[in-house]
Amino acid sequence: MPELPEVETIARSLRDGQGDTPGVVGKTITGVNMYWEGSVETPTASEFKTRIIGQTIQSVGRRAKYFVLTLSEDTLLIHLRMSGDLLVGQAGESLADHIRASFTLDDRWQLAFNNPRKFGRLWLVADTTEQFAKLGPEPFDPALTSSVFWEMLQKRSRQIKPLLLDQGFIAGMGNIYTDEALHLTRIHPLTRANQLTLPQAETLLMNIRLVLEDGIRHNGSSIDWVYRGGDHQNHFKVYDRKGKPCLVCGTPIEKKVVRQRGTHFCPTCQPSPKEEV
DNA sequence: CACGAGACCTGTTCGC
DNA sequence: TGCGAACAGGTCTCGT
Repeated sequence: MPELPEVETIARSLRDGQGDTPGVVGKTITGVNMYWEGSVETPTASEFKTRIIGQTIQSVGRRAKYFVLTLSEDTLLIHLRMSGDLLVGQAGESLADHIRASFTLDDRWQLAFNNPRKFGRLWLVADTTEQFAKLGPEPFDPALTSSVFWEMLQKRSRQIKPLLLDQGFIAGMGNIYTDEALHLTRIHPLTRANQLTLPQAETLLMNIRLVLEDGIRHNGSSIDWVYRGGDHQNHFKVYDRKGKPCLVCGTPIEKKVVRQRGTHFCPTCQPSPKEEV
């Protein structure tokens, strides 16, 4: 579930509240239930609990696919990885089937970390420099102009799809939005980054922003049991459309594995680069 | 530096 | 219907 648009959507709902559920900003963490201690990356689970209790949530933000909760003393970072979700409800309520940790807020509400596959992690740190050191630019950073982006691509010989998934190259892209952006731009996923032309780089950056904005506008994509709320899954043009006609040219969409990830593309709109096949 | 494979985990869906 | 295999939105580490 969680690529940039889903993380952004959840971050906004945590900030602004949703229906009868209030936002979490301004609330104080009055208790912690840790159901799976492996959730905590740093510090130790017991230190995490001791240190976080009593801190007030001052803001909720996002960097790459991390939630950034600024607390009175520390910063709480949350990464959902493949199957996580964050839910707010009344304290004591059972919000989902795989809650690994929950935070009581003002003795009355709770913020729950649901994480079926246990890949997601929590960090409580005084300073986020270490965690964020290797991240590439945010896709919406105005400093990321098309010429900067093209120069970044020119320096890399990797295949474009795995490169876009690399959070150190650009932050926030995941499997769905990468396939969508490449399809829109008519670039084959195995094309070498440094083979792209300047116009292609410009269009690719524009389309990366477009697919992410569309995802956010639809409140993210809901697939399987993990995340409900968004409906961007109804707007996919290639992802999860294997065998179905390309919406541009009608050719059946193909799916192949690239670096262990299911990769969808239109063989007509996105012709193979020369050396590959 | 680039790449493939394997790990980390659990739940759902697919194929026979 | 049943059962194992394959697959899933992410990222890290190791060996080549």
